[in-house]
Parts: sequence; C-alpha cells; structure tokens
Amino acid sequence: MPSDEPDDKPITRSVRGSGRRLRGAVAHYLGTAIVSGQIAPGETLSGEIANAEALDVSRSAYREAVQVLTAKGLVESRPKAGTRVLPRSRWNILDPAVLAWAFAAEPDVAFVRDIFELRAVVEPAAARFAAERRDKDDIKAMREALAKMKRHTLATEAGRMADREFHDALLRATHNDAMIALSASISAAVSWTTEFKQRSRALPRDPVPDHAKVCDAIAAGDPDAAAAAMRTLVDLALEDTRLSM
Amino acid sequence: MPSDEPDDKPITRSVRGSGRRLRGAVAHYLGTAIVSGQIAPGETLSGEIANAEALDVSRSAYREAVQVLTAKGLVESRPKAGTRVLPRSRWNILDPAVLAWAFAAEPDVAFVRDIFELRAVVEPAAARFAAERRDKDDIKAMREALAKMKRHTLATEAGRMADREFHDALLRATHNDAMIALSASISAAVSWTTEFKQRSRALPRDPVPDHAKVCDAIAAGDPDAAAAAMRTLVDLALEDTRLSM
DNA sequence: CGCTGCAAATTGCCTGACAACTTGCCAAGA
DNA sequence: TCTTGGCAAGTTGTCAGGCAATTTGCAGCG
Repeated sequence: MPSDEPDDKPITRSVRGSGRRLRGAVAHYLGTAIVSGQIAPGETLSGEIANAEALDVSRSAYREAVQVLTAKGLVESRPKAGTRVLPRSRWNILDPAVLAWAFAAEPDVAFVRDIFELRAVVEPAAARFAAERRDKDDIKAMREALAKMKRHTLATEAGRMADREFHDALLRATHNDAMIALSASISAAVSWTTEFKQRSRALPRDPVPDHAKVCDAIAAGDPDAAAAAMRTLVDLALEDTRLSM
Repeated sequence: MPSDEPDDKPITRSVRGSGRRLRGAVAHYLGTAIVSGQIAPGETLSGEIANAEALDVSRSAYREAVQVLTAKGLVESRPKAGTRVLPRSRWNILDPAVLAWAFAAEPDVAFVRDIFELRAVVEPAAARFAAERRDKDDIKAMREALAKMKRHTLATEAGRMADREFHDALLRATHNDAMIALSASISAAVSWTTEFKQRSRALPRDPVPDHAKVCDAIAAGDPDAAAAAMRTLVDLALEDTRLSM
C-alpha cells in the first residue's frame, strides 16, 4: 500500500464552515448533485463503501447524509438494489434545504417560474388573512422591518434580511401555521432570486412604497386592499426577476 | 444484573411492517411523540446511549432516526447540549411524513383548520391553472379517476384512493411542480380527515357531481368556472369535516 | 462584577463485523 | 418455450465499542 494521496479529494471535508457537520457537507454535496441533474433520476449511486471512501468519510457519516436525502424524498435505498434517485415528482421541493440546493447551482428558469406562480397565489391570500387577524404586535413587527428596509437598501445584505423579516412578520400575522411554513420556504427561495437581481444590474425600482402600501392596508384591516397591494408587489418582483434571467 | 426482561419494551421493534426499516419505526415513534406534544418544544431528549438502549436499538439506528427528524426541522442536536425539540415554527409541517405523524395521533382542530384554509387558497388557483394548461392526457386521467369514484364510493378505501387520484391528476394538469408538491401534501392530509368523516357518520352528500363540475370546467378550458367549482368543493369538504369534529 | 480558561459531558465520527433482505440467475417442470 | 420454484450473491441494515471534536457551564481570577 502506498502511503496516501495528499489532499486531492476532500471535496466535502474542506467545506465544513464550523457550524456545519461533516454529514451536512456530504448531504449538501449529494443534494446539489442530484437537484442540479448531475445524477439523473433513476440512476443508482455507487455502493456505500465505495462512495464513502471516494468522499473520504466513514460509512456512518455517509449513511447519515443519505438518510437526510431519503427524508427529503430525493433518494430511496433498498438492500441489494442500492440507493437510487427518485423521480422529481417525489422530491419535497418545498423543503427549505432542497430549495437551497436548487438555488446553489444554476436555478432552472422553469422552476423559478413555478415558485413565483405559487407565490402569486399564496402571498396575496396571506395578506388578506393578515388584514383580518393581525394584532398590535404584528403591526409593530411589520413597521419595524419596513423601517429597516428603508434605512438600508436591497443592495445590502442587511436590507435583504429586513425584507425577509417583513414578509415573515406578515405571515405570522395570518396566525395560520401552514401558511407560515409554506411562505417561509417560498420567501427563502425568493431571497435567492433577489440576490440575482442585484448581481445582474442595479434595480430600477424602489420597493419600499409598495411594501408600505401592503403594510398600511393590513394595519387598516382592509383585506381587499391588502390582497391587491400584495398582488402588485409580487407581480413587480416577478417582472424584475424575469428581466434579469 | 438479572438475566433480561422478556419483551416489555420492543415498542418500536414490533411495529416493523416488513417494508419498514427499524430506523423508520424509531423515527415514527419519536416523530409522533414530538408532533403530538408528548415531548414539548424546548425539551431535550435524553442522551443517545440511554435513549437507544431504552428503545432497544443500536446507537447507529437511533442516530439515523434522529437525522430524519433533524432533516424535517423537528429537533436540533449539538455536542454537550443534547438534542432538543425545536419550536413549532421551525417544523416542516408540510412534509408528508410530518403530516402523517400529525394525523396519526389525535389531530389538533386548529391545525386542521389551517390546512383547510391553505387548501381553500391553493386548490382553486390550481384548478384555474389546470383549465389553462391541461392537455388531452390530463383530461383523460381526471375522467378515469372520476369514473372510479363513481363506481366505488368514498366509504371504501378504493373510492378514497380514486379521490386522491382525481386531485393528483388535476394537479399534474397545472404543469407546475411547486403546486404539485404542495397540494400532494395537502391532499394526503385531507384524505386522513376524509377517513374521520366516514368513521363518525355516513356522509350525507354525494361528492361526485361537485367533482364532475370541476372536471368539466377544466376540460372546457374555463378558468373562472373551474376555480369557482373547486372553491365550492373545498368549502363543502370543510363543512363536512367541521361537523365531524 | 465581568472575564477568561478549563474540564466534563454529549454528540460526532470512525472501524469492523455480522445479519437481513432483495434481486436476479438458474434449473426443473408444465 | 414459458412458467415456476429455489438458491446464491451482493447490497443495505444493524450492531458494538472506541476515540475525537465541540460546546457548555463553572470556577477561578482580575
């Protein structure tokens, strides 16, 4: 046996940003490989021992990573058959991690379209519910996030975080856990696209007035106005994103 | 040390219905315990070695089960701190498995309300998209499912499966992957409640005409009519479910 | 009172081995 | 030739034990 290779393969080991466990790195590696299509549905991964060795991790770490993928519906493994990639239709694409993997690589335009269509359906309805059920704390949280958005802009990371905070506060105002969970996923995906918009060109529109309109309508308890304002907000966002892709 | 206990604890081992792996049983056990509130958010599970021993499984199997829960946002584990249950807001409640666990125990009424509200938002919109984009195959699939629903009734398992097939076909007709994934989760949840309805009393309404109306509107390519028909369908389902709880 | 460093406890990862379960082949029979 | 049955091999599934990494909480110090 020759000694060993210097450090050619630690593809996953080098990505461990402190908080990230080794199995997380492996899961990220495999997850992006699958979602990006490098490992097409129907294909079967090479055996655990071989693959674990190739990634330079133990079988346990590798297996725990595969369990994560299984939990998200990306793969399925059976004795003697190996673990194979499931068809797209069985993926939990609304899972935050899967969305993150999808946007880590080049995001598919059709997929972005799908996400925005869903957003266009859910968010106006959420705004309507929020207008009917919000309480004082909800309004306060939204106003604060809006102020932060105004201070920083969407060009900064702090500004984008304020944007997410605004939408999160709006969702919490619906007092509907299912809607909160869903739009949390969507918002995450949308924030990735926001970064793309910034990267490609300076964004021509000031988003604060549109957000303020939504906020005011919700605070006033006007469901129709809130839904309408949110609808135009989403439409504009879709327009901007479409231009930059 | 006395010899050993006969078989008091195999709480998880006995549930392995062939296709179900051991770690799956453990995940199911812990998942339901968490979702049903037996292990409240904020609490920390006892150590891996202790817990694995209590469930009479190896540490690896237990750990792989915990990875599944982690992937679904139910728990988070860090060295020295133990693995603790995350607040509800971080759960992926739209994950099919989590939904199944939620309905395995007594389903929370507030939660069912949330699901139906989301359904009332998404499904009509899905019907609208379907009316715009459906092709010949989509219509055929819907018609066939509808026929099957008519033959069997919702009182039989076959009938409920046909109901799911109808909704699945409708969703595929939207040609929007995000919407398909979302409503697949919702439909699963809804089918649990359908079983409840059947269990509590004979259902007074024949659901076939309502479904047929949706189907016809989509086949005719009339988005507004499809959305309206679906809206009444969901409203009626909500009404029935509300009565039986 | 605040801060710094240390030590313990818990998870994270590794190794090696055996069991369980499928799958696919192969042979025997209709 | 087609079907059916069993058999063997190969892959994942589970187990056991040990060591390393990391974080928390405390204790001691400034």
